[in-house]
Amino acid sequence: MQLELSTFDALLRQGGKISAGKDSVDPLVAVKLWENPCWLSFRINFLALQFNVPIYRWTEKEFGLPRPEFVVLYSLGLSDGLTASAICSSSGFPKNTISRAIQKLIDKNIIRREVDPADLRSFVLYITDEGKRIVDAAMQPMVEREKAMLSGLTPAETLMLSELLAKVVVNSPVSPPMINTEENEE
Amino acid sequence: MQLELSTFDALLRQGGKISAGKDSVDPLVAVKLWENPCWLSFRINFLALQFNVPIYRWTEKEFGLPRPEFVVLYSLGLSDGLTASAICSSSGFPKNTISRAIQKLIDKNIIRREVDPADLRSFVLYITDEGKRIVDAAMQPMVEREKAMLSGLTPAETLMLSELLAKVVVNSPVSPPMINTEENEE
DNA sequence: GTCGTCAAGTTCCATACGGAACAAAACTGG
DNA sequence: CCAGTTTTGTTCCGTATGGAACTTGACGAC
Repeated sequence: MQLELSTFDALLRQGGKISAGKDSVDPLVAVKLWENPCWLSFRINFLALQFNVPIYRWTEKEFGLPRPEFVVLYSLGLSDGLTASAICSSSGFPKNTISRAIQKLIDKNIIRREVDPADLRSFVLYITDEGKRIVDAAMQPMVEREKAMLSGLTPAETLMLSELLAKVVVNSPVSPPMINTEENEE
Repeated sequence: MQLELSTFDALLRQGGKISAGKDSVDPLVAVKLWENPCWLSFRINFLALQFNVPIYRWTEKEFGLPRPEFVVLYSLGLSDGLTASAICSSSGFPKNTISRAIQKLIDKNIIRREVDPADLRSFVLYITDEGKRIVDAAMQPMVEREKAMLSGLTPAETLMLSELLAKVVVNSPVSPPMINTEENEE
């Protein structure tokens, strides 16, 4: 591995190592945390799974809504009157997956759609009362799951984390600037 | 939505709002960032996709390795001589998915496996020279993708983020403490 | 106008995914 | 030692997934 490892990169990877009692951490998790050039992606992915797996298993069992359907519903709960494509671009799901989810939700009477008079191709989606009920019921457990995950941080640290993550989201080059090492084929 | 919104919770959600020029942010992304009770999961999931989608599309095209296979390979690159179950628990993939990935990698001669003489059920996995070559080739683009995502942060902020995320990973209740609201059924 | 391009959604289809059942080996404890 | 339980990994199988092709409407140019 002929990567040049600056001392700062090494420092970055080690972030948080000292404060953690080395016990109680799965050994491979420890390696992926602290001896991993891609420290960011591991941490992010690990936490994403930590949240998603229990939550979407629960929404499925509790409301019969698998992940894509719940994502659509949740989006409308935050901002009613969206289009399918808006949900796609903010959630990262491909449009056919979102399209199917929308149809299922309509069948279940959880959302409803109207043609956009300004653009006959697209539909505007609205949450129904039933949909609102579900979002409300789901919100509390989800928030509590987040709180549990953050239970190791002080309020000040939590705030700092919130700010830093938001900054990365806003600043992160949208529309994947794709890795172009060799794109001259086909 | 009868959630009690303490001023601190509200503050948390707003994290990073001021510093971002409101322009250049997709409107629904802005809502999900700053008017979202589940601010953590959105940010984490968004960033995970931001990393994963381009990277795994690339590993697939460049090396013919889809995500689960690459995860196995990468894990062995960090720490040779693992078992399948260790990879499962650190990556979050179910064991059948990992099992399949391992078999494909063996067929491709990218990893190799030996029975553990101490436990005849399990196999110890080793990366081959070909596997090392692939990991080395993949590392640089991955690291650069991370750097690009972090380009909006100062070095001090990056270090802070690294520390905070590690702390959450270490502290986050492992083995999903599942949401038990109503578990008395069946 | 109308032709070519682009954007929104849908449909098709091969494949990957993950839950559940399974086989085999290892602990556990009387 | 032998039932019972746990752990490791594999197999089965229905379903979800996402790439690609397609349809329909909007937009732009000339």
